[in-house]
Amino acid sequence: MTDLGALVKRHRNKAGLTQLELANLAGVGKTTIFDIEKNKETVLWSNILGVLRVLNIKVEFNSPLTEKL
Amino acid sequence: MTDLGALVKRHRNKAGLTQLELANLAGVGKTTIFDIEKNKETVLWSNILGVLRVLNIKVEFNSPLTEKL
DNA sequence: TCCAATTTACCGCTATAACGGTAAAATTAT
DNA sequence: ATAATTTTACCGTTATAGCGGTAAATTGGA
Repeated sequence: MTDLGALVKRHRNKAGLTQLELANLAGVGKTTIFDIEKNKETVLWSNILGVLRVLNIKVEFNSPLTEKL
Repeated sequence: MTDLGALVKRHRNKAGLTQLELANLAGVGKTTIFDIEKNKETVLWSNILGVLRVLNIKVEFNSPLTEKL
């Protein structure tokens, strides 16, 4: 998986949002945005999902087993 | 994104693991596996990553912006 | 059917993530 | 260069996720 922190930061900048603005839109604290962009993994999945939703980023899971469907 | 809970369960079964065994392999508690398979989003990202690593599942993030790279 | 294994559910306790406040770096604009 | 904005960092408090123990449901096999 590619660097999620950088991905979020790039999308946030493209959208012209500050960390604080994104935090408010996603319904999380500013610290959480900072942590996500710094690739801290001790973050709630729900908070990541909230951020990805605002930035219109989709998540996909893949494996050898997944292919056969 | 497709139902992560079902995905984990399917992979776990294919690997012949019980929830408890997967929990131990992933270094999380049994409750966490249960929660993930029940699609509870109040789970730590680090714990999800641990489980996905054991099951050899990759994560991918996509967006309109991602395409252009 | 009956038994064993597994899953689901609930419970305290503990550990720690989330949060907002603050302030110091760093970045950007004027 | 300096002012304004933004990011980084740290902190104390609060909320809650994680955990193992236990027990009840559920599943699967003999």
